[in-house]
Amino acid sequence: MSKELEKQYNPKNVEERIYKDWLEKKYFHAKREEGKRTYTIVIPPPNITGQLHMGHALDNTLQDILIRYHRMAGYDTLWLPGTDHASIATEAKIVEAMRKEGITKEDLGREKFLERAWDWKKQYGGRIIEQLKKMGSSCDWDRERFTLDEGCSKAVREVFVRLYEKNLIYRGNRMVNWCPHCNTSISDAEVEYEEQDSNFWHLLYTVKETGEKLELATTRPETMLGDTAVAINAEDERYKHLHGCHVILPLINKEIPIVCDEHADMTKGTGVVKITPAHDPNDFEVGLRHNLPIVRTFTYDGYLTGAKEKAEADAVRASGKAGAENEPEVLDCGKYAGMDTKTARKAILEDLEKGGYIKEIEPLKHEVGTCYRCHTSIEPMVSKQWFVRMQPLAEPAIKSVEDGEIKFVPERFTKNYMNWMRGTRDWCISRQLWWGHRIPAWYCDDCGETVVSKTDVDACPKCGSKNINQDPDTLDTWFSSALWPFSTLGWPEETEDLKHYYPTNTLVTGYDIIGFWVSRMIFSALEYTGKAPFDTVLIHGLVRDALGRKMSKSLGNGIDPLEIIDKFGADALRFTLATGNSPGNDMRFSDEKVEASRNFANKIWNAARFILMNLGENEPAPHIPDNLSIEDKWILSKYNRLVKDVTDSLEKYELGMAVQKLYDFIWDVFCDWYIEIAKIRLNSDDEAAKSTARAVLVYVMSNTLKLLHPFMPFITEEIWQTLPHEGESIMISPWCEYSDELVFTADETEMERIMTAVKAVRNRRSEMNVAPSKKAKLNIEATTVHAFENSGNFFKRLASASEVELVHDYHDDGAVTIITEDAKIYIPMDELVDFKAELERLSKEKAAVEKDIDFVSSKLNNPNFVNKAPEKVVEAQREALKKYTDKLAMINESIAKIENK
RNA sequence: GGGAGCAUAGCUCAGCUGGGAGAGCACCUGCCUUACAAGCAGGGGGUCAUAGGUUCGAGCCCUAUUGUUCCCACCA
Repeated sequence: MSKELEKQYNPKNVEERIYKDWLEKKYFHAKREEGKRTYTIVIPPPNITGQLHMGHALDNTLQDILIRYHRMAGYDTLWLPGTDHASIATEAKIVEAMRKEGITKEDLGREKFLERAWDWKKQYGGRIIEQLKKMGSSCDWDRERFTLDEGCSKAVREVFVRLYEKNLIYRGNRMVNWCPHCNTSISDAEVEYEEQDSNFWHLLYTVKETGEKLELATTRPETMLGDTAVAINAEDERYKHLHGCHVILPLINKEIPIVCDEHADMTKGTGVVKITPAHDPNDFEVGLRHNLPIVRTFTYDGYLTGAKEKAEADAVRASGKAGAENEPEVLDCGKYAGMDTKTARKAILEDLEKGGYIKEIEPLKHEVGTCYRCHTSIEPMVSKQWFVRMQPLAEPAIKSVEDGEIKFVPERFTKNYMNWMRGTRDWCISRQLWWGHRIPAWYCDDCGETVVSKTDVDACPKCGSKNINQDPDTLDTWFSSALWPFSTLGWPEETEDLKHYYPTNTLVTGYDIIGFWVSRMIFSALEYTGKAPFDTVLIHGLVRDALGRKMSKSLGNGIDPLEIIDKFGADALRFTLATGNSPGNDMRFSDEKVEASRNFANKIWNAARFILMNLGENEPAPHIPDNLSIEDKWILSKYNRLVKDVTDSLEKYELGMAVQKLYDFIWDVFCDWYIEIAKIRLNSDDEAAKSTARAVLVYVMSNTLKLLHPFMPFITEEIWQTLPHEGESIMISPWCEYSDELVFTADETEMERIMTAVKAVRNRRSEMNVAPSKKAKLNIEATTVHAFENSGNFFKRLASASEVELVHDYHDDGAVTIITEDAKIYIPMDELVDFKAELERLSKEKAAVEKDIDFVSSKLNNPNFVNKAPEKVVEAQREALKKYTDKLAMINESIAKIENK
C-alpha cells in the first residue's frame, strides 16, 4: 500500500503525537529484565526553579542518544529523571515573591514558609520536566525523583548520621564564606572570583612602646575595628626590635599585640599585616596559632555590629551552653554601628584620613570573592557551622579514578578532578535557609548535649529534658545531589532497582560542575555503597551564542530551546547540538546551524517520499533481495561499513563523529548517488529489477533510520512506521549489525571507477558550459573493461549521455577527451571542440600527473621509506605510481593524436 | 602564582592510534533533471599561529614563543 507524505517535513505534525504514543506504550520504562546487560544513566537533576536552556538541551540530547542507542543495542536500559530542590535559588525566588507582597520569612514563620515553598514546587516544579519531554527525552518518568522527596530525604539523614558517627561530620566555629544578600554561609565551591578595581590603603599604626609609626597595607580597611593583632615575620630584621611590643589601633585606641607569624611575608609590602581573625581566613588561622581574641564587627547580613549584637553575643558567651566559650566576641562599633560595609569603609577611611593614619593609597586590581548565586561580595566570617571532613573521603575518590574504575571522557578532565579533590578543604554543609533538608541534630538547652539522629528527637537522651531543639539550619543542596545516583534507586534500602541498576554507567554533565557535583557523588558513593557510582563521566562544554559569549540572563543573549523546537523541530535542535560537538569543548549556537539540520531532516523526508512513491501494494518487510546488481552491492557495502563506524563511534562516546558519518552517508552516498541510480531500474519495465531496487532502497533506508534514531528520534520513527517494517516501533527495534556477508570489496571498487568517470564527464561538460539538456554520445576506451561493460545507463542517467559505446583505438578528430585512471572517454562534439584549448588542458593535466609521479617516486626511491615504512603504505604508493603512470601514458597518447592530426 | 583548552578555507568547526587537508554556511557558474530550490551539478579558496626538534614521513608527537579562553589559588 503506497502512502503519501507531505512535500516538506513538518515536525509539528509529528513530534507530539509520537511522543505521546511512546509514553502510552511505556517504551521508556525499564523493566528489570533478567539476563540482559543493564545500562543506566541518572539525569543531572535540573533545578525546579529552572527553565530549559541550551545547556540542558545539550546535556539531555547527549544522554538520550546514549540511552536510545543502548536500548536498541539490547541493554536493559534505564534513564532515571528527577529534579533538584535547589535550596538557595528556590528560597530566594520565594522570598522575592513575598517581598513584593510586603512580607518577610520571619513574618510567615518556618512552617508557613515551607507550605508556600511546596505550593510553589507543585505549581512550577514540573515545568522543566515537561520541557525535557519536548526534546524527546526517553526518561523513565515512572521513576521520577525529587531531592526533597521521602526517599531522598531518608538517604540524606542516613548519610548524615553515619558520617557523624564516624566523626566525618563535625560542627564548629570556623571561617566560612558568608553571603550577606542570601544571608547564609556557602561552601568554597560556591564562591566565584571576580576582578575588581580597588586600592591598597597603606595605614600607619603607632607602636605603643617606641612611638614609631608602623606601616601596613590592607584592601579591606573596614575590618580594622576587628583587628586583634599586627603580625610581622620573626626573621624580619626591620622589625626585630618590636618583638613583644604593641600597637594602638586607631579610631578606637585599643592596644593590640605585635605577633611573629609565618603568615607575614617579608617580601610583600612592608612585611607587616593587620590581623582580623573574625573576618579573614588567613587571619583566623593566625589567631588560632597565637590564641588571639576573635572580634566580630559585622552582622551576618552585612552591617557593622552595635550594642545590640554585642549584648546578644555576650549573653550566649555567658550562658555556659556547649561551645559557648568559643562564640566570637562582638564589638560595639559605636558611631559605625549599623552602617553597611561599604558605607563603613568610607566613614572609617575618612576618619583615618583626618587622624593622619593613611600614608598612601595604591590602586589595585584584585580578585574578590562573590556569591555564585547573587554575585554579592562574600564576607569571610567566623560562624558556627557543620562541616564534612574531606581528607578521609577524598583519598578513595582519588584512588578510584587513578585506578581507572571511573574514567573521564575526554581524559584531560581527570586532571581537573584530581586538582579539585586534592585541594579541597572541609566542606561547609549547613545553610541558614529553610528550604532544604533540615539538619538532623538536636541541642539540649539544659545539659548542652548534641544529638544526631535518623528519627526526630523530642527529649534529651542524656538528661531527659524536653527542652531540646532541632538545629534550624538546612543542608547544602549539593549534599543531597551527591547521593543522587543511589538515593534515587532506593538506597539505603536494598531495593530491586538498586541491585539491578546500580552502579550506573555513564554520567553526562558539563565541565563547570565537576567540583560541585561529580566529585561529591564519587566520594559519597564510595563511602556509602562501596562502589563507584558510574564508570564513565562524559564531559561536555558550554553552549555559547553565535558570537562565542556565554548565554546569560543579564546579557539577554540566551536562546530558548523551546523556540528553536517550535521553529525547526526537536530533531533539528538535537542534530545541531550533536553535530560538530566534540567532548569537553564549548560550541557556538546559531540559527544557521539549526537550519542546516532542518534541511537534513527534510532531505531524509524526501528520500522517504521518493521510496514510498515507488512501493507497490504489500511491499515486503526490509530484507536483502537476490540478484543484486553492482550498485546494490556497492550501497550495501557502504551501509555495512556505516553500521560499524557509527557503532564504534557511539561506543567511544564520539557522538559528533557518529552523526557526521550518518549525514555524509545519507546525503552524499544514499541520496545523491544510490537513489539516482536506482531510478534507472525503477523507470524500466523489468519487474524483477524494479523489485530488487525497491527492496534494497527499503532495506538501506529503514536500517539507516535505525542508526539515526538516537539522534533524530521523531522523524526516524515517523518514516520507519510508514515504510514496510517489522515490530511496533523503531525505538525498540534491534540495532543494526555489521555483516561479513555485506562486504563487496570488488564491486565497490568497480562502482567507484564508474563514479569517477561520471564525475569526470560532468566536470568537463560543466567547464565547457554544455547545457545538461544537450545529450552527447560517450565513447569509452577502458583499461578495465569489466567495470564499464554494463555502465551505459549510469552515464545516460548521471552524465547526460545519449548513448555509450565501448571502443578500442578510437579515432575522431572532433572529440573531447576525458582521462581518468581507468579510461579515456571521447565525446564527439565537433562544433564545440577547440583543439588549442584541448591541448592546453591536456598539458595541464599532464603537468599535474607528472608532479604526482615525482612525488610518489621520490618516496619510492628513498630506501629509508621503502625499508622503514609499513609494507601496506609502501604498497599503496606503488599502486598510486602505477595509476599515475597509466594516466600519463593515456594523456600522452591523446596529445599525440591531436598534434598529428 | 598553578593547571588546562584553543589557534586549520571569508565565518563556525571536524580531523580517532603520525602516511599527499575535510564539512556546513558564505561565494562564483550552470540547472525548476517527475523525492527534495530547505534542492541538483560543477568551481574558487588553506606555507593547518610562529620557531626549532623527533621521524623515511608531522595539522597530529616533543620543546620554546605569541595570541586567546577557562579553571584553580588565602596574596595582607
